[in-house]
Amino acid sequence: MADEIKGSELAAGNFIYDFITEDIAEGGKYEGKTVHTRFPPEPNGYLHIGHAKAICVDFGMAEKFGGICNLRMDDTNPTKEDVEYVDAIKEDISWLGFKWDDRFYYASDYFEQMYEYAVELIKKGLAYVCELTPDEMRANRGDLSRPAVSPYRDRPAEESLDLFERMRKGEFEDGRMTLRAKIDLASGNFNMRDPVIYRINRLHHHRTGNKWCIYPMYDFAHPIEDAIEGITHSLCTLEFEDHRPLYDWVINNTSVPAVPRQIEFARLGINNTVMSKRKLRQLVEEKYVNGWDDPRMPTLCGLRRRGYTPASIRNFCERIGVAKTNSVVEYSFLEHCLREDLNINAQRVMVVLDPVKLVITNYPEGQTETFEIENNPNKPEDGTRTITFSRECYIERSDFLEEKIKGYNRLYPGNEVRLKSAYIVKCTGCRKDENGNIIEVYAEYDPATRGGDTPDGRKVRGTIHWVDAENYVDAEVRLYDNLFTDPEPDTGDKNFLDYINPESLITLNNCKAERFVESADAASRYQFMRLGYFCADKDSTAGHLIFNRSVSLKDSFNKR
RNA sequence: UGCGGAAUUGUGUAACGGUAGCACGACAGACUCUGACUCUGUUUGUUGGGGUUCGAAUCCCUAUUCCGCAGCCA
Repeated sequence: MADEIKGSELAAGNFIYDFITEDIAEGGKYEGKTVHTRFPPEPNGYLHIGHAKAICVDFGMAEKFGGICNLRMDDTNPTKEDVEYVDAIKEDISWLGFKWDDRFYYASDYFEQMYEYAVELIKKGLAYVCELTPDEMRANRGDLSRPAVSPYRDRPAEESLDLFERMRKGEFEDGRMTLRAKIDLASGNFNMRDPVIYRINRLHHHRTGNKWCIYPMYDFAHPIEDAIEGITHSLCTLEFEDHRPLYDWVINNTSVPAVPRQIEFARLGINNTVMSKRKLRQLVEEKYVNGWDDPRMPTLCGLRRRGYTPASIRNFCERIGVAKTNSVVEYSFLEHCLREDLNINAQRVMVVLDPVKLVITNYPEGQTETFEIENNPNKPEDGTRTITFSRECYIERSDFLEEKIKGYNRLYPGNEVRLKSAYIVKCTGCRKDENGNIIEVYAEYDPATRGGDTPDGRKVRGTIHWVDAENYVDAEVRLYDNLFTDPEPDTGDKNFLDYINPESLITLNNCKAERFVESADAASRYQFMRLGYFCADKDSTAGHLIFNRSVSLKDSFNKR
């Protein structure tokens, strides 16, 4: 049933799907071509969940049409770029499960061709070398009602050709001059006011080294990159809508070998977090979090460490849809997608986070017995495991109350609960220390209820998890919450740092886990029964187990 | 003030002139050896105003609100 619903959602298109369908139907430019897209990150930072949406759109759209998608590093500005990011980006995309096969490219591989296309523009009288300084150019850009000005606009092509060649040779210092496309200084679209397409910048490039001292601008480079690779549909986010006329201008005024079509869609917003590279970097550098892969970060490496699965993220991206409306998706929807996956696939275990000892006073001292418990009720093929039970066990402090409150059906004097898979026990009281803290809870078990069954058919409302006090392993458990207390910490005049959630990480050091989790590896996903889904942290070792709570279980009793 | 976009329930997204649907959330109930899962049900929506039409979320006019753009960033 769930599959049917999902299937129909997947079959549903979106406006991009419709555009591509129309393009194919019309023939012409796209006649006989396979749909070919690309994902073009700039290698200057780590990918986040917003990129995951773009990746799913780029790779997913190609897939839907039986086409292909390239992975391309858009490395036209060496300022912030680094190989460190190239590897991280590839790892994240692979992790999500997308394959670019042998189609991995760098924009910098096309620098020579781009240079030639620039020369072509100059020869056609469509580009010129401009000697305005950055300050002058800003001053001459005009405004909403006044056009821009450049005194170099009518420079003869031969002169520009000569200067451009000398720019490349390194005869001029950084910023001394630029190559500009000659389009329309009066355009209402500032991108068309003779945009700079080459700048001089003596920077070491992570791939081309010091070979170049001039670098093409995005607006000039991107359409050429797309055309060279035979991209049919260049999908990008909304802020490039204003750039499309320039994209098309470059395609139409150079002899590039293809005519790709740029289509824009809304970027992903999620509440209670921030998504901009700058802000994420700030969180890391100013130590608000412990690195790019801190489990509270919306980065893909952070989500991965948190315990998110590729399937859950892809499903999320598929289900939020693609449109042109700026939107903010609720974080709880991402969590829903994770629970949906883990509910089916995670093994159930018992772990007590905040332990208090429960003593079964009528159970023989020194006696131990075993129970078979299924690893995952949703997956019988995952088998069973053996757990031990003895006179003392740990239970959750919150599972005992000295006096019943309304709706509470766990342990309180006189009440019966089921110790999951073991016995029905009846609470008889507790013992406190001199400060009034409860240090032991007492109960008597009903030997007739072995395995947790009630042969007499009586109903026991509460079932609680427990861990044998004679047979357990200690663990550290990290609980995570929203990084920000405000749903939209970075809108308007707000400073997102003012809304950091001081309780976004809670570390519990005294957790008692059944020994089954000792063997947890990075790929293991568990449901700690009644608590949530957890995974072993990358720093977890056999001697010091560390678990991250990926997401809690829904709780209709303790509504927060 | 110029240019380019967008407005459908709390959130996201469909409906392409013909019953406003789906998912998440919320609420209520059933079930339950996880207060989970699952199942059932309920609530809430076409930005405003005109017009065309037998019929408008959809077409036209108009108003309003929101988003993006004046880097030698991408």
